[in-house]
This record gives sequence, C-alpha cells and structure tokens, in this order.
Amino acid sequence: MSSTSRTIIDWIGGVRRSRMPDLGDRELAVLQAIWAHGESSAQQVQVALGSDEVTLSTVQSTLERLTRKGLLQREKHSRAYRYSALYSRSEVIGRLIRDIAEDLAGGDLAPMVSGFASYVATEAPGLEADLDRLIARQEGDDDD
Amino acid sequence: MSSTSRTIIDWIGGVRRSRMPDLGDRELAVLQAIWAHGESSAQQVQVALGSDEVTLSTVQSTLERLTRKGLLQREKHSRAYRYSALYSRSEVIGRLIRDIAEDLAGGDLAPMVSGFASYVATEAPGLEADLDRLIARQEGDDDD
DNA sequence: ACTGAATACCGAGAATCCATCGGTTTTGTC
DNA sequence: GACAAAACCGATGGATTCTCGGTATTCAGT
Repeated sequence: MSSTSRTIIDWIGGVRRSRMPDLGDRELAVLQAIWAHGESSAQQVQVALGSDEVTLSTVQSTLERLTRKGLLQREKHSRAYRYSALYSRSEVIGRLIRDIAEDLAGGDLAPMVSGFASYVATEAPGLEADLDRLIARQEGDDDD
Repeated sequence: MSSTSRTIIDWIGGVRRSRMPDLGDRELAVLQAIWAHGESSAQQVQVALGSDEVTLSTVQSTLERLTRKGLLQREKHSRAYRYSALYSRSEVIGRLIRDIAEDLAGGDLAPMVSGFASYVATEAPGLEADLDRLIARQEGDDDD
C-alpha cells in the first residue's frame, strides 16, 4: 500500500505551482510580524513577539524554516540576517485558497466561488448578492 | 513560555464557530468518496478508494477520526455503520477559508477578497473585473 | 440457541512535523 | 586579538496521521 505520496500526482496533470507549505502557530506569528514591520532581524522579530515569550534561538529556527519553505528571503547585514517576505499577505491567502481548490474542488473554480460565498455569508451578509451574480456568471456548477 | 494555545483566544472576542480540523490525505480522500457516493459503509468507502490500496481497518479508523472531528455522522444499519457527511463541500471550503481569514487576516474580509482575487487571477483571469468591483465596494482596505 | 462471518473496537508502531532551546562555532567591531 | 552578537547544529518532546493486526461483538441463518 502506498504511503502519503502527492509528489507524483502533483506532476501528472501539468505544471503545478508550488503548494503552500503548512504553517505552525509560531511560523504564522513570525510571518505576521514581518508583514507588519517589514524587513527585520531575528532580534527585531523576537521583540515584536514579546521577548519574554520566546528565545532568540527559537525565533531564528522559525525564520530559517520559513526561509527554507520559500516564504522569506534573508540577506546578511553585517552580523545579522535581515529577513523579508517573499509573498504579500494577499498572495499567501491566494495560494492557500488555491491549495484548497486542488484538494477539495479538483481545481475547479465553481465550488470555490460557492465556498467563498459560504464564508462571506457568515461574515458579511451584505455582500452575498454581489457574489450571487458572480456565481450566476459561472454556470458550470455541478457539486453542491 | 506558552505552548500552542489558541483555545483561549478563540473564546475571547465572541462566539467562535469551530475551526476546521486539519485533514490528512487519506481523510480527504475518504471525505471525497462520501461526497461522491453519499451515505456509505466503511466497506463501500474502501471499494471507492480501491480495495487493494488500503485495508478495511484503515478506512474504519479514518472514518472514525472524521466522525470524532465532527465532519461525519454515523448510524448503525444492522451490523455496519453508515457514514454520511455533515457538511457539504462548499461548507467545508467556506470553513477553511474562514480559518485562513482568522489566521492571516485577523478575521477581516478585505484581505480575503484580495486573496481570493489573487487566486482567481491565476485561474480565471476573466473574472477579475467582477471581483475588482467587489473590492471597490469594500473600501476598508489597508494591507497589501 | 449455535455457529460463522462481518464488523466494530483497541491499541500499537512508524513517519512526519512543529516548537523549543542549549551549546558551539563563526563573525564583525573596537 | 578579545568580546559580544549572531548563526549554526542537533537534540528533545509533543501532536498528528496512517497503517494495521488482533480481539471482541453482533447479526443472520440453520
């Protein structure tokens, strides 16, 4: 029986833009800090997170993991690295949504629009009407 | 230093609808099978997944995990349980998107619309214009 | 009721990943 | 060259998924 796989399937079926790697809580917090403050050193991030919450070591590890994952860029500035985001918040959100589309909707747009509508309905009922028009323009629905 | 937390923060700030639990590859496949075939027994799911790919035991475990996570419902039908989905595909997508909103956009809608636009831009450039109108109607943007 | 097959249930082992940090090495700076 | 700051290495602990075997239950037919 095959294990988790994915890699292979990712290549079958055409060019696959890289999936968004999973992000842990700490990684998310660090990423947010960088979005909020722009290019930052590990030390600055640590301060942003509350210096007594986590050691510099941990922040460094997290930053390095994020860099390995392709979300951050680093550049040495004398002693220390300065990390900066490679993707804006919107881009990350977009990538995450695309991953959902692949995993749950077979890449189809229609269920995603429905899903987004479902989300919006719980958050801003006022916008539903607008989304409905978008959905209508889609037509090619099947599921749900 | 605090561990992963979340739970507490989830309750501060008002009623928090439950987060979407993480789904593994197998869990996702099982869920899709149920969406595709409707109420199913473990055996039927196993068949849907390719009986030689995984044992009944594994399918049962996965189904039970999904039930514990609140995604499936089971009802005994003579010997075997019949599992059925508690959420439609769109609802699950909606919940996932809401989780992204909480994690990355502080719950704000605006960055989500931007993010969704970012996603749509890579998939169906034709719809961008429509989304732009949605975004315009939002106004309260800041990020990105 | 008894038996046998189908199914549920229990628990364990391997793999993966995140978070955390200490200790050691490297590297600027004065 | 010494000192301090930062990087680097690697280890530990905890969660979670996936996998399945073995055992206990339960239904159905004789």
